Amino acid sequence: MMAAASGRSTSSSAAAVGAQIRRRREQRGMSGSELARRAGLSKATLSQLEAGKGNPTIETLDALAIALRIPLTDLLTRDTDPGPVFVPGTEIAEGEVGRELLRRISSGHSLEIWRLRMPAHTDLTGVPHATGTVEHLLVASGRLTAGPADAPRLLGPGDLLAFAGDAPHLYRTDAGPADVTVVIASPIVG
Amino acid sequence: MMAAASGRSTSSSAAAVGAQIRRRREQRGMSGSELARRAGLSKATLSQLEAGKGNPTIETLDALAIALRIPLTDLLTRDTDPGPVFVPGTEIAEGEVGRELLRRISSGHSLEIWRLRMPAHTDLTGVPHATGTVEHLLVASGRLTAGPADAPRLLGPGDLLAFAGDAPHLYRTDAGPADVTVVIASPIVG
DNA sequence: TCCCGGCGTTCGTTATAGTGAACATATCGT
DNA sequence: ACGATATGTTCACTATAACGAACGCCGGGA
Repeated sequence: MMAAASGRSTSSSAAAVGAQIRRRREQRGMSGSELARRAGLSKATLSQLEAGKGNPTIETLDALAIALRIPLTDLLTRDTDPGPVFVPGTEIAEGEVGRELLRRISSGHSLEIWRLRMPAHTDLTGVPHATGTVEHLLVASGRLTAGPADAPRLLGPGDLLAFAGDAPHLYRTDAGPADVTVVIASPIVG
Repeated sequence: MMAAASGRSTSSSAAAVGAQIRRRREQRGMSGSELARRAGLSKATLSQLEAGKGNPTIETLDALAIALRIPLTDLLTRDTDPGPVFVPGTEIAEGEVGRELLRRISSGHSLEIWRLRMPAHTDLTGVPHATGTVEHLLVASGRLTAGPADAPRLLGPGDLLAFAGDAPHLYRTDAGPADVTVVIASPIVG
């Protein structure tokens, strides 16, 4: 399928996957032999994979993921290292609406973390986002009605609501204020 | 590696992957022949995979994901509900540690939303995640020291801290309890 | 009507992922 | 010091993933 000088082929993802396997294994203080044994693979296979040479099948990856007790997709994650980022909390005046974008990541796909603070008796409309976007509300304190415009829901402290962000949606407080964490995740556009 | 009556083997994940490929392909109104062409695979291979018989290598899956313009992991995940999801807040006993996974999605990013509640004078250690994983803390209430083990930081209400989740990290409360939203985002191999 | 161009499937064959054995080290307990 | 048992690597071999070529099927012209 692919050119190779000799022995195993080397694909771009293979190297990343190999590194990931080794990382996770060493994190658990597990030896390669032991992992191979637990996964029902040969030491040789694991050695090749961790060396970045190879092209494992999903069966093999699945066996490894199970042996490592992690979801299969965790073996397919790749490196991008940001340093620590600190965003201090802000004070807002009584009765003000606070709509702050605290953090945005765009490594391929987009992830946004907002803090939304609403005083009592406030009505906000959410801008529809890209198709496939999922919006998550986690109520830090207070009480509000929120969600898709056609099916909103009353939320209290600790409640989490996830809904499609590509439809019109609303946030509304009644008697008291509310403090909400909003996480917006957008997949790639097809 | 695995018993098979004849022809291709059939693993549990293979069936799901096959279904996922077919679904994504049909979503785009693409014919099997065309997808095979774009991905640089033979029609035969694709046919086998979509039939749930088979055990593709990551190279093959990668080629398909690229041709379909979706992240590789989307082929390995069963459909995540786009419909509204509601997770009610929970009560925990005074002095208890609450560590709840509220939501996990795997479209584009692997994204996890946790709620972490800690009583006073508590010390927790975070399990290192995949390389490149970014962990976000948003303090709903209280005060705690958290972050990478070698550079923790004192956080108060409304503060947000983002740091690499692939290194050991800690959460520690002193005088009072804390309620924290934790968002864990992992990039994906593409 | 009969082609012709697509489609998806099923064959035999070929390339290669995974295996098991042998190997070189390293780390024990006696 | 010495075997005994761990580790990770390299090899030839085997099992099988992917291939190319055939097949039957369907819809659109001529």
